[in-house]
Amino acid sequence: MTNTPPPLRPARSAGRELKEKGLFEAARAVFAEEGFKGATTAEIARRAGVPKANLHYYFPTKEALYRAVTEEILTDWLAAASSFDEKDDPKEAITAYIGAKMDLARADPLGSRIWASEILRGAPVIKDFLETTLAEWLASRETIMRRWIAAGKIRPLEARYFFYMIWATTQHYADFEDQIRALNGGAPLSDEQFQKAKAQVVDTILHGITPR
Amino acid sequence: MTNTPPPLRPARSAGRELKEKGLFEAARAVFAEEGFKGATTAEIARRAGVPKANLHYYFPTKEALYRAVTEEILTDWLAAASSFDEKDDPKEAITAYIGAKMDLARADPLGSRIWASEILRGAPVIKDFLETTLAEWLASRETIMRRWIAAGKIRPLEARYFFYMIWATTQHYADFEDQIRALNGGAPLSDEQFQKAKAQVVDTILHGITPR
DNA sequence: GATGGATTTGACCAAGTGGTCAATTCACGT
DNA sequence: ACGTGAATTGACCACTTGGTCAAATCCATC
Repeated sequence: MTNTPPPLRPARSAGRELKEKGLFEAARAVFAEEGFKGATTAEIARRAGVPKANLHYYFPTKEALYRAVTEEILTDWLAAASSFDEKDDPKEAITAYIGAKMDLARADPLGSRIWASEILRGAPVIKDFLETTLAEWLASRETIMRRWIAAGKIRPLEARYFFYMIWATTQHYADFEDQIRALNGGAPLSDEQFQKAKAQVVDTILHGITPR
Repeated sequence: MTNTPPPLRPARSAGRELKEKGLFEAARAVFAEEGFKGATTAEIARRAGVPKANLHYYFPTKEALYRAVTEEILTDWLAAASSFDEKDDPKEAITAYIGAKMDLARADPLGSRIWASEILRGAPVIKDFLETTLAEWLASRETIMRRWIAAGKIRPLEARYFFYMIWATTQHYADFEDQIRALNGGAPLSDEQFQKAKAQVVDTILHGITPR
């Protein structure tokens, strides 16, 4: 119960999983703020409220911890992506997808930032995911989009660049949150502002690809 | 002329400015790849082909070097931003602006990545720029956009979120270049692909905000 | 070719870094 | 109460970090 110099969490008590979770969450925060190289195991341990040696009991290396964090992010990404497939109508599918991506950026900005930071440093850990799973996801949705284009439901376009626009715009609300805050008088977007932004993103993109 | 273990550049010869420039460019590359904290002065010096102690002769600290690099990026950003003001017609102004931002992302991806990395770590160095210069730029363009909306030239929207979409999308081509490459069969976008992407971004956004 | 400031650089340092380890404490079935 | 494996942790280590410094070298001017 004694508080060693500056531990931010109590996090002391029950089973292995709880402590592991504490380290995991602390790691997410530090990796998001500092990047893989900038993050230190000492800082992660400090935030989790455990001695550094204890961190290495649960995660043998910094990279193992980082890989665990990364894995979860890819899972979340795919979960959001699945919302694209729930409807056959382009308007509905795209609306649902953009909404899911915006909500993910709002609910888990750290995950988005870790992803961004990982890409910035050359994607050493997730390169394989990008080249296989993500590339396949994209290719198969390109097929769907081409069908919609052939059916005259959306304007002709290269589906890839369309998805880049969605990814960029939605993730921007997580990755550049600090910039957005600075441009919002120092305050983060309120829920109402965020909902408005979400609606406008959906609206602009839908109008952007709707024929006529 | 002897090559010490692994210096990548000759970079030896003339005046102070040339050497300073070499260090500056090496620093841009390393900061872009590793972020501020991840970058090491040793690596920067190595790439510039000078001993580390010499780096500290030209730039007293790592942070001074970083600030110099950062300053230039803000200047470039503002230069591209000025293309928004060259025309009074929204279609022309926005087309020019998106084009300039896309070209900047293509010509100087490092600058864009350093900016992104700076925001990700909380923008300690450019926060002031964001809160003053950038906020003013945005506010005054919001006024212009509102005028266009009132004149029925573009659909009603919150100008801020519109600009976020432009920034996010254009900078994505620099910041996520490695991801784009992975999704492009391992090869970076060719000039033709990039021109097509640029045209589509302009096209989609213009359609997205044009009335009717 | 002597002078003196600008420049270059190897050697060095204190502070951190990721990771190890042996000694301790804990939880719990007997 | 006791034994045993899981969990905890202070001390430690080899290595890297940003930065310093004094000795060397360069080079324009006289």
